[in-house]
Amino acid sequence: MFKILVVEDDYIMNETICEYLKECGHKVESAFTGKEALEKYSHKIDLILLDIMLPEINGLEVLKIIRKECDIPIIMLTALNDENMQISSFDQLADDYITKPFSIAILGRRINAIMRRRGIAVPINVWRYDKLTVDFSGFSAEISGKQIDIAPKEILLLQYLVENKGRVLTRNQILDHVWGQEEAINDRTVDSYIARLRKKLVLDDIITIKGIGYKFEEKIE
Amino acid sequence: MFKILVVEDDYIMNETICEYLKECGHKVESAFTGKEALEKYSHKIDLILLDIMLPEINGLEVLKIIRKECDIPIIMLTALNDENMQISSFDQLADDYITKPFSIAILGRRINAIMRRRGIAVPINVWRYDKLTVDFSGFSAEISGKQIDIAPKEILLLQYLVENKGRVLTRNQILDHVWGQEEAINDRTVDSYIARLRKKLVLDDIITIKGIGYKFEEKIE
DNA sequence: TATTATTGACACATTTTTATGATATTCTAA
DNA sequence: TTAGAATATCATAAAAATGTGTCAATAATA
Repeated sequence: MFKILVVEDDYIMNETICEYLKECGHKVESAFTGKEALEKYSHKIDLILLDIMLPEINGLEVLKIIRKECDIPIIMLTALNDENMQISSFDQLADDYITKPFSIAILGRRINAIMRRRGIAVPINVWRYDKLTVDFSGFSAEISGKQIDIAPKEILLLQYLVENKGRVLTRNQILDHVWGQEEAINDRTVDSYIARLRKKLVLDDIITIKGIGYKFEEKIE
Repeated sequence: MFKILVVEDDYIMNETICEYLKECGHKVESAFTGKEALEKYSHKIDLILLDIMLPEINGLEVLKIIRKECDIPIIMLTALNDENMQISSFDQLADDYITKPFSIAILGRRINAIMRRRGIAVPINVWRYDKLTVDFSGFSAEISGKQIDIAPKEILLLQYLVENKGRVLTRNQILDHVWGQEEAINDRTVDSYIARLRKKLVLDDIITIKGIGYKFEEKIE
């Protein structure tokens, strides 16, 4: 269902959470330190469970760093003692926080609630994918560090697709979102832009669903 | 998904139910007394969960009053002790009743069941069934984790069947819904598509009702 | 102003889907 | 049990949808 990064230094705890999430049908990735979290974090991840007390870099720092890049859903895990920490300060950055010890079932519900609240479409500013890096807010893209030419409309289209990964978007949805409702644009124009994206980005991850529309689907693991 | 009015005087109970329903994607409205229920009830509500023991006007009265007006789906919540009450009397008026204490998950199933019985389709995005997983929003399907080829129309047809599981759909209903009213398509085309679904998905759960149409019926639990 | 980039549209090639009809099979009612 | 009707199945021609390269118009930029 979702791909979840579990950041928790206690081995048993980490294991337990991961097991449960797998049972729920999610894919999981473990990290035991803040540093590891930042390494393993990527836009393939849909949601992060982030402990506050971590070795090297603490959870609060990790939260701030990731938030600069994008708005991925993050749930903080706090021990009761941590409550002294300025919870209010990261409150605005995190989507939710759960106080340990917590019931494992609660976790599942909170995750679902948050993803739903987010409407599943996850806003992204900087997107890394294989050799590709796209800065949606800066309207720039590079492949293996080399800047490439890409037009604004192309970037907007890519962003819309990526933010709705896995979901098929009809040409009308795309036109409404990227071009705006008032414009009367030809359906087929979308096709042209899709072709340009595929060519420029060497992407075969934009899937065509004939008669319906297009979707972005992650192919690399 | 649906708009549900929760009528229950116990605050904690009311809250719990509402939270759960929200997580399921429904919109909820709370009422704590019979009077409040009648005030908040409107034709925008899709379904009512109605406790029997209520202050001011009891649930049974509320039920009767609402039934005079319309035939909205209503599920009664009864405590074990209430069973002495003439359940049979409101049996015909209510769609279902659930005895407290009940598992919160059961509630969701009952709701879906009733809405389905009433002919209201229950939207589904991702559908897991035995080894089969179908992503209706992504127009993709897999068996035991392996992606399989499936055409858009096939997915649409499957979705229609699954969202109306247990209910027989005529070929005309299917044509209207999947192909669209304006198209003049041969009846028999539906048969072909059904055959393909059965073959591709190794499904023997699509039942033929001779002379009428088809239905999807769950065989596994 | 000259030059370049972006944009939307179109035409033609290509691919996939899809509807259909012929035939085999199953069901049902008498 | 059997005739008659309804459905299952499959191959395939035809239709529909998309991929792709180019172009003229417009916008942006130097």
